[in-house]
Amino acid sequence: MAELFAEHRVHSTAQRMAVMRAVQASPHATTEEIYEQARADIGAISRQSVYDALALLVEHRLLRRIQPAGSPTRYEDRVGDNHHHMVCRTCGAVQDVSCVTGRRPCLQVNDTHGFEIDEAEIAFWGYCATCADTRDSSAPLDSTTVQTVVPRSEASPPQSPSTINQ
Amino acid sequence: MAELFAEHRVHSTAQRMAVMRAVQASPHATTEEIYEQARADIGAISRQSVYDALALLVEHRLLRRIQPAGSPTRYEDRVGDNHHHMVCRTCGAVQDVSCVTGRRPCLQVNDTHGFEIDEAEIAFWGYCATCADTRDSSAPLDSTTVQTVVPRSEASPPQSPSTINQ
DNA sequence: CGGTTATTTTGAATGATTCAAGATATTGAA
DNA sequence: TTCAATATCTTGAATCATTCAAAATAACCG
Repeated sequence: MAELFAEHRVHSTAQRMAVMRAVQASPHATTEEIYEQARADIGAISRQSVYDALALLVEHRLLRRIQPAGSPTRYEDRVGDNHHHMVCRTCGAVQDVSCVTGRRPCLQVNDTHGFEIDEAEIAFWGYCATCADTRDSSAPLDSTTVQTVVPRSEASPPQSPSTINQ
Repeated sequence: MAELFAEHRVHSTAQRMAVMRAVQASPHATTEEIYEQARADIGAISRQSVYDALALLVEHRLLRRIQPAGSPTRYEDRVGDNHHHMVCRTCGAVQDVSCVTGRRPCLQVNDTHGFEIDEAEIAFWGYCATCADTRDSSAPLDSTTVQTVVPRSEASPPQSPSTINQ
């Protein structure tokens, strides 16, 4: 792991390594979970050091930050590939989606209004297998539910599409 | 507006109407901004009533909730169409993206792992025109930056795609 | 009108995160 | 090595957005 840190120009300290190990051990872990795991690992570490280490590791591309709506920040060590996430509305579980089909076209924005876009973030919302089972299907959607509808007609053709990496 | 409320089975009260007007007047407003605007509108309203009203209006599909990572919750009254958002990393400005090209294919998930997906949320990240201008292009990416990479090869063909509405 | 339900207000509490300042540790000259 | 400069870590308080709980007010219905 020391080499990995060196490659990314990050000083390897006991705390940072413990944080890194914690994320590797449990992908999509929350800051709190990482804090607890790191503490169990090396005996003692402050919460602030965990926040500092996570911010640093994200900045240096060793970790990726995930911020699902209504859930505390999570982290994962899958940084080199392209994948998105499914989030369970009930239990908050996060599951990787290896990739979506039809790559590029879906991430061409027709009109950016001057925005310089560098990232497209996709989150899928629904219910994980476990929660779907125990769910009362007649229950109203909870208040965090936001619905996206199917457009009646195809979108107007692109004028000056800004293609971004997906 | 009373009719609109009635259609959606929501009792129209002075507070709820003020909240609704506030969101209509400034799309993507934060709870705090809505609170202030509603208060300026009808003289007095509690913060809790704003939270209650917003939750109710979202639940009854009169408003849509937007929760950009690292920003307080925002609301908009565009609920019937299909659009996504661009968020400025610097100032947090949110801009509508009318639609992305190549509709459906990009939201077919190859393997849902048992998830029942009902929504796909897309957020574009970057810098708005104003912030892009004043930005030091040599500055390191701030710590909230998460990068998505371009995959080397095409994704593997779908096995049992779960198509969701986009 | 009177009782029941719905809504709003008030104030405290919570959870996640950040700020600020001091204490340790690490590094690179001299 | 020894010291100073820098980097990192710890501690504890502060902040922000949000939620909880309970009392007060308003609306509705027989």
